[in-house]
Order: sequence, then C-alpha cells, then structure tokens
Amino acid sequence: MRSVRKTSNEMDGRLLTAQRRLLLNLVRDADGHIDARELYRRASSQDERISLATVYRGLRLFKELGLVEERRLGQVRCCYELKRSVEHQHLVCRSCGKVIDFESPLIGELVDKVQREHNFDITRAELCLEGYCQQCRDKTS
Amino acid sequence: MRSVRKTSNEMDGRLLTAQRRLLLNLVRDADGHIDARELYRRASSQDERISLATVYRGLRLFKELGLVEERRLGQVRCCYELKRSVEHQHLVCRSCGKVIDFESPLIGELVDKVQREHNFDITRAELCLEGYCQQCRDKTS
DNA sequence: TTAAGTGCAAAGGCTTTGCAGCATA
DNA sequence: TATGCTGCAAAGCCTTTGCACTTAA
Repeated sequence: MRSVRKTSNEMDGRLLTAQRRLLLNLVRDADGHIDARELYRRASSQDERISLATVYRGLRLFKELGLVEERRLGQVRCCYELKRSVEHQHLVCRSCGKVIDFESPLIGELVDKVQREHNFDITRAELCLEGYCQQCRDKTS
Repeated sequence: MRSVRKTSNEMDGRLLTAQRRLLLNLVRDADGHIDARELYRRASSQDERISLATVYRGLRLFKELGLVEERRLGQVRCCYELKRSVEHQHLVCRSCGKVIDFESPLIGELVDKVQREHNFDITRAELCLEGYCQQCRDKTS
C-alpha cells in the first residue's frame, strides 16, 4: 500500500492513503449524492482489492474531519458529498430520482427566526423538498 | 383476534384490528417522534403477544393510507407521527434529543419559489434543524 | 519499532418476508 | 368458505467490528 503526503492539515494527522484518496476523488467526482454501496462499486473498478469496510471507515473519517457531509435524500439511504463553503439544500424528483441543489436566503432567515423564538443554537439545517420534475410530469400526462 | 368496525373509510377497506388500533393509539399518544423499536416496546407492555413484524407491517400500512408520516430526525432512525393538517417541521437538540415542532410561513414561500424556479411540482417539504437548546447550553457552560 | 490502516469474515442492527394458523366478512 | 392479519423464525440489507497482516512514520 502506498500512502501520500498529506497536502495540508486537512487530514489532521491521519494518513491520506491511496484508498482514501481514491474515495475522496470519487466523492468529489460524483458531485454530491453518492451512497456507500455505489462508492464501493466505483472504487472497486479502480482498485479491486478495496473492501467495503474501508469505504465505511473512510466515510466516517471524512465526516469526522468535516471533509464530507452525510445527507438523507427523501426516505432513501444516506448520500455523501464533499463539504462546500456555501450551504445548500436538495430538491429530489420522486419519479426519476434526479437531485437538484439549490440555495435560498429564506433558509437563513428561517434559521434566525427559529433560533430566537426557541432559544436554540442551530448548527445545521437540512431541507429536502420532494416532488416531480417537468420532464416526468410531461411523460405521464 | 378481535377486530373493530372501521370508524369511517380511514382504513380504506383494511381491517382495524386490535393490534392496529393499539399501534395507532400509541403513535397518537407519543405525540410524534416515536420509532419502530420503541413503539414495539410500548405495544408489548399492553399486548405481550404482538410481534415486531406486526409493528412494521402496521406502520407501512398507515403510511400508505396517509394516516402516519415517517420522518427522519437528524441522522438517527425514522420516527413516526400521526399526520396532521398543518405542516410542521422539526428542531432537534443534539445534546438531549428533545424535539420541538414548529411551523413558519417562510417554508411555504420557499417552496413556491423553488417550484417556480426549477419547474417542479413539490409534494413534500422536510426540514430538520439541529442544534443545542438553552438548557443544554447552560449545563455545559 | 510502533501506531495506523487494510482486507476479510463475522457479527450487529433494523426491516422484510415466507409460512402456517387464526380471525373476520 | 375465502380473504386478510398475525406470530414466529428466517432471511435481507446496511453498517460496524475483531483480527491478523501490511504500511508508514
């Protein structure tokens, strides 16, 4: 196994091994919305010896380091995506499964308001809107 | 097994058996935010012969009939609650696990805006805010 | 040399399913 | 009687863990 010098302190003293680098790259390339199983499938095609345990351990580490975020889309399983600087939310088509990212200042307003009204210190806001996209509506009508 | 005449068409031709009535009552009494395991625990204390399979089958049926809603709070497991007429969202304390329901007109505004901008027909909005409540902040400071 | 990371297989949760028996219409 | 519902146990997922081996500092 070859490991790679960590680029900065982003790995916080942990090793950026070949497996972890591969996983991070795949999460990045997936542009959000990849789940553990699919990540394993893609990783296997580039490194057939990688194990599912390594995928799960990697994802947990990335979460802990704040590199990757875990989100739930609709009622399905967890998806992972690279953490970005701008907060965003998800819009999911219940028919074709397409996921659209969006952001809105209304979320911030809402968070502020709820914080004040309920005396909470809010650290995370996760909104998932579900419905049907234009194309899917066209198909069924 | 004793079953009960369905009160209206809310069971849509399905039987409102003693088990299902018990489960619905328990979900109602829990006032939202009960998970399958806890529901089974409480149901068992009133009917020790009830099985976990019946709980899961009941919950699935209630969901299909639109009597009960399944929600995810934070990154933990699914919770179930009676469907209410007014849409509401959840605020969860990461420390003590307390769940507060809230509603806000900003959600509706946001949904409208996203619908227009992305040409979606939005059928469901699920927002989960996480953070720390006043009491938990007081304790740790 | 020591600590960390990996693959493999086994074990853990949670949830669903097959089946035989029971209850209800 | 025919259909639907139940309990039980087994099986299915997804995820975590124990262990021996490998790698990197």
